[in-house]
Amino acid sequence: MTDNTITNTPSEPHDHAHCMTSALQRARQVCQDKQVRLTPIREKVLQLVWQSHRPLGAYEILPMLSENGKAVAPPTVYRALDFLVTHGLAHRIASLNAFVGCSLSSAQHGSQFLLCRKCGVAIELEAPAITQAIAHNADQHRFKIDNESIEISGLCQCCQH
Amino acid sequence: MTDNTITNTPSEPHDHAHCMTSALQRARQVCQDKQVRLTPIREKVLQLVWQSHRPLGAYEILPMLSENGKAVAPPTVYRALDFLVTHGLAHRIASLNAFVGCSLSSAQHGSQFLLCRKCGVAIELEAPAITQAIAHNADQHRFKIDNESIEISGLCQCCQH
DNA sequence: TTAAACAATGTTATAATGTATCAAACTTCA
DNA sequence: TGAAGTTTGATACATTATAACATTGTTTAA
Repeated sequence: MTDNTITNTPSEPHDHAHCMTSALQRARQVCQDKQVRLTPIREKVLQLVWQSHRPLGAYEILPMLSENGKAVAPPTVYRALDFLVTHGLAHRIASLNAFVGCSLSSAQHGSQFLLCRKCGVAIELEAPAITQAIAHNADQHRFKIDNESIEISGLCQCCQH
Repeated sequence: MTDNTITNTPSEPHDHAHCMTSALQRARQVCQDKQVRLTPIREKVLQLVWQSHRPLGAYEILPMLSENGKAVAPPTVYRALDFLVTHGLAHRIASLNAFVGCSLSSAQHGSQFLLCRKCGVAIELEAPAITQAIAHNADQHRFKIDNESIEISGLCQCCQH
């Protein structure tokens, strides 16, 4: 694995193959720790959502899963995606009906994304200041947070010109 | 209009009929200012998404629109909803595939919601601190924000017991 | 080591959500 | 009026997601 081509104009150039393989290793570790199984299908789906910086729809992933021309049915993909999301290895981007690999190592965290409407890149944030501001507002309403989802659409640096 | 029954356990009791009628009046004003038409269908849909504090799916609204038993087709609802969202009179809650009336008077603003997973209530926030924290993070990535969408799911005050 | 229990996947069918397209009706304005 | 633009009606279809049950694979414990 030496291909470090940047296919989806991520906001900052980097060795994508490397960050993907390390994400896979992390995923294996997480699953081992949690005593859950990263089966071949689940690992393949994780690779696919990681390969692209752009969130992928379930029906985009579907044909990529069919080896030797044999088709795969929707529930197969959705089950794998559910697994990955449940265990914090991927995120669902509701505004796009799509999924993207989670790039953060911190165990449990909300979902904070900058989404470029031109190139499609999804930039995951890890911003305690945002989380805190939200927590503070929720407190004022005596609201108990389960899950936060922040989806900011706009233009990434590359696409502003 | 004297019915102030609270149907969907909003986080804080209030005269809902009153806040709805004032929202309708505001909507009429906004449309007048913008030189766009708040047609009967659009107004009816706005009423419906306002009537409930709970976001409504397009297909829930659909049958409510059919007067005298005559059915209404999906595009009719979606077009009305698009209109309302475009002009800041309603919001789409992507994580629920649903729509809710906008309760804020400030002209243009992002979408910030606390969503109770038990009773379904949607509490709209107007929190500059959140917006600022996001803007700051976006700046760091040289990302130009078009639109912010914050959907926090959890339990409202009423549903925590 | 085997069979019982559980977990994961295959398969088929269908539900739920959303849009394209073109025709008809309604509004506006010269 | 009548022509242009906007809104709605109507039909068909595309996209996204899940239910239900059969089959296969894995683990566990007798």
